[in-house]
Amino acid sequence: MLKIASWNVNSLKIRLDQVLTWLKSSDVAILAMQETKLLDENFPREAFLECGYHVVFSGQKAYNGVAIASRYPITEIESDIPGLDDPQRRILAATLVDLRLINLYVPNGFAVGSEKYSYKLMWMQKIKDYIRQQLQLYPRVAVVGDFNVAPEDRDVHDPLVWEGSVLVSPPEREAFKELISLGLSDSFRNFSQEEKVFSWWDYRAAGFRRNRGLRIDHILLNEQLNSLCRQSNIDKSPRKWDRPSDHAPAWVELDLELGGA
DNA sequence: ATGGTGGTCTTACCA
Repeated sequence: MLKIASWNVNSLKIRLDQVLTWLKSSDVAILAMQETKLLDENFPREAFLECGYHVVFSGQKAYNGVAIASRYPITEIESDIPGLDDPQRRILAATLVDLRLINLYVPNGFAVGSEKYSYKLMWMQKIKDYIRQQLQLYPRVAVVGDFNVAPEDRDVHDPLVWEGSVLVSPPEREAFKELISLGLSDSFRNFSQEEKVFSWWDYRAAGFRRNRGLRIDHILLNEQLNSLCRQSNIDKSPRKWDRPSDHAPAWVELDLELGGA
């Protein structure tokens, strides 16, 4: 079994110990991280290596930043895509043996109608072209990350409160659906799930304690990987720790051995 | 109770 996870860590500098602790306890072979908020020269490469993980990263000062930790060798690393000349470090694609992993930190969008919202929608269109191309190039593709979109009302603690807001607005949901339409599945929905399972809770107003969350972190699998997916869920336990990220890790278990027969 | 918190080399911005 191969376990893959995605976690918006909201500063790897602050969260490094939590990430390593979680990796040791979770048996995750491949972890995609978002919001590392680190320059590449400051990335804690040695700490991951000491835990048995290769690591690649694309970071910037203060904001954004993505990384992949993997027990398998990492090749074919891409952090920029055609048609998107963007200084914001939000994309990191890599090959783990014979699995193509695309790690995304989709823009938040701030508020419907804002400049950042337009940027988000434009960004999602560009990534769609890239994913279409990657699905043609690679037989096994996983697209994971913080999508900053709750796909359906059941992914929202109170759909009425959130109606029309950024993260749930119809154009964002449509853009998400278009990614799915390329030939991906939202692995979480492969399985019957408990109600009100979320991946992000606002730090403010005791959002986590009251389970006022959204499911905005996703693991999308192409057909071949989806047919091998045996479990998909969100581990909310790290959200209970002291000084947590505002996101919890999403994970999948695949009936697959990389490089195996 | 009509706002809250948390991260980043700030005096504001981002989420």
